[in-house]
Amino acid sequence: MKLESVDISQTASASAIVFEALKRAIIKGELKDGEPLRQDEIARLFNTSRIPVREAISRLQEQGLVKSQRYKGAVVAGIAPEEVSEIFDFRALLEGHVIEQAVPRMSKETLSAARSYCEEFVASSDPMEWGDLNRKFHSALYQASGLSYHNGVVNAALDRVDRYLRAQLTLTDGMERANIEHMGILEACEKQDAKMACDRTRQHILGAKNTLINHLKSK
Amino acid sequence: MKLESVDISQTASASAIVFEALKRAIIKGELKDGEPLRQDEIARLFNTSRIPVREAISRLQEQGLVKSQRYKGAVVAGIAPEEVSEIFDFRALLEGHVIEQAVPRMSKETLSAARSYCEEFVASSDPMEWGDLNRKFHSALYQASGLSYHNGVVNAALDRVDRYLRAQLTLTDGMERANIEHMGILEACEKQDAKMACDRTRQHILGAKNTLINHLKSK
DNA sequence: ATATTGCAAATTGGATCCAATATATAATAT
DNA sequence: ATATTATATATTGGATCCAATTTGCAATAT
Repeated sequence: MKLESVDISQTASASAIVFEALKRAIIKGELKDGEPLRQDEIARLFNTSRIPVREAISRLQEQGLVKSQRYKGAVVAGIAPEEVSEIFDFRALLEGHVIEQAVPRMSKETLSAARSYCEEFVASSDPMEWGDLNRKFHSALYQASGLSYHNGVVNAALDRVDRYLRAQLTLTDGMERANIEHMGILEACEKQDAKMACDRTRQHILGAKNTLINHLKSK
Repeated sequence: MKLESVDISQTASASAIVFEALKRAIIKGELKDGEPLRQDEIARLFNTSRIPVREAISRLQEQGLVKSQRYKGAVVAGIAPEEVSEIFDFRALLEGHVIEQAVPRMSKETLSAARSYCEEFVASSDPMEWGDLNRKFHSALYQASGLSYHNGVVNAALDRVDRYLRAQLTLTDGMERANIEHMGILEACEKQDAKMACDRTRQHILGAKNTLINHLKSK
């Protein structure tokens, strides 16, 4: 008799665990810009040696999320306002293109999933959750494009600015405006109007960029 | 008396050296798709221990240039024809945008530098050099945009397909066509016609994609 | 002959140790 | 008191060692 081959939970390597945890902490903004990442301290936190920690830091550096100097260690990478601005422009270009490709490939399930993220988004009162749901909403739509490389790059760009985006959502009318614009994008998708979805996505991103830049300048 | 603080040749870390060397070897195609990267072997080659090698491999993995499996090691990441196709589409979108932004910011020096790369390109008979000069030509023009994040992403995408691009250049009329199209792009830049530079760049990339895909399918 | 089992070698992941460098602190000179 | 030097501590980079896992190969059974 032959048994079905079961994937016994391939427990991830320590370095992968540390990497994911640090990445999440940086993206969410729990680790502040410029905050040093002490290998020893992190190793103790995860009950490992410094080796997996160093591999994790190497990978984070490659993603641009931390900056290291030889013998001085790694710190959470800050980001200049001009770079924030450039990354939002980049996102506008790319995400517009991706959603345009995605629209003709969206299933009913995709659209209803996006809609429910949208509803959770307005229902939620936890600012930390807004960022996640915002991202899930967009990501659900983008996935339909089938463009895995494009989506990978989109996610990498988002990782770099996610914490600022979250901050932007908490500004006065950030949530409200985001929700209106999400509905507009969703509507375009449901109408199968790819060009409109593209334009609205770009406006959504460029609008967020402007309020964010103004906010950064004002202090 | 106070001496000027001199930056004594900050010799790079071993892991950085190994990383750069492996990256170059993969990009140039010296390491073939699927070829395993043995930590021990590489460590001996560079007279180091396996630790820096592992950090280098971690970083390469993050860039998508190698794929690792726990306890099985890392291999040079192959790439499916569909992914090649997607990356060329991605490049067309992005590089078109970048050169469009770059055109109004191009100095005389930029243009003459690009022109000389172009001339070296036609003069060279070494297929390996073609790839380098091709890349230097485009890069020189893109740099003028000042869009460092965009350019970083462009380079990462190029790194993934560089070896296939080189192969494409060596095809029958690859060189000849590339040169004609380069001249066309350069002409558009010199005429300060940003839209034309954008369109020609996109056609250049999509044309290369088509010949490459046909070539991949034919065998 | 083919498939299965049981080692032995090879290879990777991680821990511990040492060397190189940076940072903080105390001692000294002006 | 301030600035400079010397010293101690902390931290990172890398080497070596051990454990976990895979892979290759021989022995065995059918």
